[in-house]
Amino acid sequence: MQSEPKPRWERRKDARPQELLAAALDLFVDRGYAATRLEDVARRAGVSKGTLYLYFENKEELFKAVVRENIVDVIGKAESDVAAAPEASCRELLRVMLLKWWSEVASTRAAGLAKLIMAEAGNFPEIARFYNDEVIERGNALVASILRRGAANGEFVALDPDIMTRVLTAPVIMLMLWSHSFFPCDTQGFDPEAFMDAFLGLVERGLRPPP
Amino acid sequence: MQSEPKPRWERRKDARPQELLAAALDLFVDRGYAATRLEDVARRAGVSKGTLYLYFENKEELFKAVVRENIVDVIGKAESDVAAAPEASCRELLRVMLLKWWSEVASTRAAGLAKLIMAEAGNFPEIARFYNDEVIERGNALVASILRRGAANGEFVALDPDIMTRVLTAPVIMLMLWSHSFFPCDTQGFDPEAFMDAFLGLVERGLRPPP
Amino acid sequence: MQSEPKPRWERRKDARPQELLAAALDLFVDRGYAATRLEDVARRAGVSKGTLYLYFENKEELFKAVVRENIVDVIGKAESDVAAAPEASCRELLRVMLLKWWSEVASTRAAGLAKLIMAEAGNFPEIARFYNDEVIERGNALVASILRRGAANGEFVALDPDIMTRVLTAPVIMLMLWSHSFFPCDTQGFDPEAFMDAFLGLVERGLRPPP
Amino acid sequence: MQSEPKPRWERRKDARPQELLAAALDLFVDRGYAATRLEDVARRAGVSKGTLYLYFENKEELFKAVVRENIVDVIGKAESDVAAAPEASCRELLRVMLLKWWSEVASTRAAGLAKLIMAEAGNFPEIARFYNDEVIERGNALVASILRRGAANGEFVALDPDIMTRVLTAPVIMLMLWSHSFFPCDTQGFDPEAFMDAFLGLVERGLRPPP
DNA sequence: TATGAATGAGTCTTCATTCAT
DNA sequence: TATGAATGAAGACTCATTCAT
Repeated sequence: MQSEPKPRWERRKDARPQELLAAALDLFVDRGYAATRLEDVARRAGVSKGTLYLYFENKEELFKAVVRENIVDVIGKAESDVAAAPEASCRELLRVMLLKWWSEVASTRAAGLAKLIMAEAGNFPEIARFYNDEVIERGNALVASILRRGAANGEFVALDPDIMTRVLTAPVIMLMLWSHSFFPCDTQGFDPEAFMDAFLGLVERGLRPPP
Repeated sequence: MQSEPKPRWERRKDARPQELLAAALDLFVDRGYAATRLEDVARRAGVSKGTLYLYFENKEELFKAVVRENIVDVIGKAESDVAAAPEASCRELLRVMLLKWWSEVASTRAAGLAKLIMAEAGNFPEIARFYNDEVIERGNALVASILRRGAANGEFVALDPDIMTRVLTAPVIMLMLWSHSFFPCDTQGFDPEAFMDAFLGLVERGLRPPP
Repeated sequence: MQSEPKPRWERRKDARPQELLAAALDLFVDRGYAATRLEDVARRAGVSKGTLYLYFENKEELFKAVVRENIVDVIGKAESDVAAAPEASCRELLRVMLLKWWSEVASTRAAGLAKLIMAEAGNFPEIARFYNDEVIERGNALVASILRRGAANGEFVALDPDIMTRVLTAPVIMLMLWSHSFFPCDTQGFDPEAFMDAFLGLVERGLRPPP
Repeated sequence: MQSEPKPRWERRKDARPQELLAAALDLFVDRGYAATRLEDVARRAGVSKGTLYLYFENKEELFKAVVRENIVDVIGKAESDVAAAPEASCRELLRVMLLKWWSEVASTRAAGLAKLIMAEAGNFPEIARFYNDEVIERGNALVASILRRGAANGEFVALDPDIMTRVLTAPVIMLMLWSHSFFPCDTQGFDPEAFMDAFLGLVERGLRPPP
């Protein structure tokens, strides 16, 4: 008469937030921030609308969590890596960091968030502020710190580190936009991997001081 | 003593469409398609919501008109120019066309439409179709036709014209995205004009057949 | 240099109201009161929306004018006829009146107004009031007066004239509805003329006192 | 001392559709299709505008549901009854069916839908199509099938069954119109029940073959 | 925790009416 | 007279968020 107690693995409560974040990333990237309906996010994660609100306060917090999960954490790890290796080669550090960014962000579904931010940040000031503070500023600061360290120890030519940061990051950002644009250029005759390779070569050569 | 009674509205038939298109361009570029409220467009043009509907059937048609006015017409002119000069230097034709695109589209407010399309075309299929047919296809066809003509008369090296079309247009499209992105890269340490100059030099040299 | 003065017959100002009333009748009957757009009425009459307002104060007055033109005037004529023939045969009077109603109202486009009133009078109280006062009350009063006169002079059996008025008018009203209903009954196997004939026969026999 | 806090809303999932359909029927019948505001329907059912959209996709679907609930289901039941009694007396079958139609549709609030359809079907083609397919065609087919069966087994005189279907249904339809018209004829001196009785007698005698 | 019913502010679109020309 | 540009109130529909269960 007694109903079977549900096996504990049937409902993976711990996995819920991850499932929701994954669903949210997909939809935010495909449709943009405003056009993504929370009900769709919930449905894609296999839960009800109300459940979503148990884990995330509102749409904005859900979006921030997606950004944290997919971008901010990568930056955090990179910050730790850089801080943990005060003696490492800056050239190598920079190369590894850009490659990591590529492999863990820019080449993944999360790259689509760049498109979203570019298009909609203006309409959602709090999101713009968050993204600027947590991604752009922190990312730029990290790159600039390596450039400064490299200039100080003679590994890099001495260029304005803030300007150079922009020069180094812009192509990768563009690559992120590219990979999610609806323009044919990203589907024909364009190989992001090759682009990335060429870019890394450029960085390597371009920052090396003359012998 | 009596103040002029301010007319509730003013008749400006001929100027209205242009004023509305200008207001719409501004708001579409700033906020995106979905987030632009027609009432705001009307107010910015100094008219009421209803007036807008006298000139444009609905939001979609307003947007199409904005694209026509600011982009399609430029392509149309370019098509005429090319057709009108069957004997012209293809190298010169290409240079002039890219410069015109830059000066009349990419360097203007209309550049922001690229961002909008990239972000929202997926949500508005009819707009995607329209933009693809009227801008992307026509623009690509025009560039490809010049490349073919130039290859035929020996002005250009013989490369796949469709691939080359993508290569030539992609940087300009990126420039359009760049100039309306919220990333600081477009406001600091980046000079679109210089970029454009460098790009034109590249095109000139890159397409010239070896002597 | 002087422009030709327009020939006076070119713009038939006097005909305008009639043209507008005809257009309005058509549209009111086809679409109903609320769904008829004044701009369509004006266009069908070949004038602009503003012009319509020169002749009719507003939509309601236009509708009233249509009813007056097509129904009230017929009733007015009938009232005069009855008043002008105080010695006439009531039987004949009644027959002629019903036939006139048939030929001048019920068999014409104006019959559609009955459908409109039935469906929409509840939404437009002023129109309901007007129609009731000008058509229903006056029409009923006229019929009842003949019945009373006929009962008084022995032409008709003595029945409650108000009840009999309903009995006599209801079938004709139904006929009006019928002829504008979308039900197939009016297009197949139903002949309004035959119905009318049968009905008149019934009236003739039904009201004749036993010998 | 403290008053019960009144809940902003009450959960009544199962009852909601019926409440909404009842409210919608009332308003559609009173005001017509176009003039009925969904917000009013919702308010009359004691819920908000948004709630209505949880149960019905849009105005058109709400209307179809009202028709299904109040008319189509009655026809469906009748179809089953006829199919379930292949040996039954057709005379009885017909009488019962017309009585049922009267008691379950024509004498109820739903009768007002006939008026609505007659007046507005022309403005809403999809609704016209639906009503024609689901009510008129099915209803006529059912009556005609009984007439055919009755003619085949000698219960009825052999008349064109499609024509006779119109003749039999028209009076009932008219009765439906009548009962919701604003004309005084339906409120004074007219007894629909008596009309129905008389009509059934007519049918009984009119279809009986001569002995 | 989980559900999903309920809410209501917000946006596009229509159209009767006004009025400068 | 005649025009048609301009207005603004009104209604269908969407969706982030709340909350009783």
